[in-house]
Amino acid sequence: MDRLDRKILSVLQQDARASLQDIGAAVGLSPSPCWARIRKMEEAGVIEGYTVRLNPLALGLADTVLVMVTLDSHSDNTLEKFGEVLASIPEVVEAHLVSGEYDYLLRVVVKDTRDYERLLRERLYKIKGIRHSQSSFVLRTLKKADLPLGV
Amino acid sequence: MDRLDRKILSVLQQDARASLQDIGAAVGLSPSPCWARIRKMEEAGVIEGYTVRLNPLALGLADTVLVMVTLDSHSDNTLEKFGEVLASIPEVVEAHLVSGEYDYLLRVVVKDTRDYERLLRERLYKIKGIRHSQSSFVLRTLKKADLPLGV
DNA sequence: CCTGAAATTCGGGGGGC
DNA sequence: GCCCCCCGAATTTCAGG
Repeated sequence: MDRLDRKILSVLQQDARASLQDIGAAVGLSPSPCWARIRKMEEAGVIEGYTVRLNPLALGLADTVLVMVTLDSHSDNTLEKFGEVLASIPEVVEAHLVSGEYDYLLRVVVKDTRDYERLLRERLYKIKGIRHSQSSFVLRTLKKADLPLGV
Repeated sequence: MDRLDRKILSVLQQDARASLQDIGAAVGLSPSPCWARIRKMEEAGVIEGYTVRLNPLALGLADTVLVMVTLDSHSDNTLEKFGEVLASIPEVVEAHLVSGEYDYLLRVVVKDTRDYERLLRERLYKIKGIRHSQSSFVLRTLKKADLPLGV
């Protein structure tokens, strides 16, 4: 992991479909060593995979909600059960155990507020062990950047 | 945007490097129409681009912090200025204007807690107009899923 | 709108420097 | 460890159904 590797990753973050020639030109190498470096980073687990950046709005997913959750009990059992339920809800795209005033932060993506109300009522409120939850709608996204690689 | 399109997107979300043959096999089409559909979705802005999934830990980025920010004034000027400053801080990878008890939620990625302390002291606390901020460290990520496409 | 084949470009892997 | 070249495979185009 030297400067060139980070530079390659930086290019791939912006466009994972860039050809090895383009990447080589951007970092100052020929395609072959670029390919070798990328492969090594894939094997090392630095690169976990390749994905597509989708526009949620264009897909009819207009609302993103951040849900802060506090649990009643912090037993291993409760935590595990909670994780399993979250895994089964496709609209929950992220779930983090966090420090601070509440226990979890979820990111939920839905079609509209009615959709969210239904999810809340039929899925989240049914989960045993939730002491409190607070929903916060994303009104506008000011920034959505790649990981800081320092290149 | 029919069911086949969503199925193609679902495959691409999991692996954007899948060949058109593989995609075709997964959705029940030959490579050509898959390519045509993908191209159309790129032009329609449904597909915004392709990127790489990186392992932050393997890159020495061990800590993710969620920062909840409340501003003093809600004038257009303050909001715009705040957005500009955030744009200039690489460690701030996401910034959302949100509804609820606070105004903004930032996602900050740093090397370690010392790095975060420095960022807080040298950059965030220097921003005029912040009334209050509260940091919440991500202790564990339970789920990180693709957008729900319903296929 | 899909199939199938043709041309072109690119990924993937050697040997020499 | 990088550059250059080769081969197989992929993308992309375009006929026809």
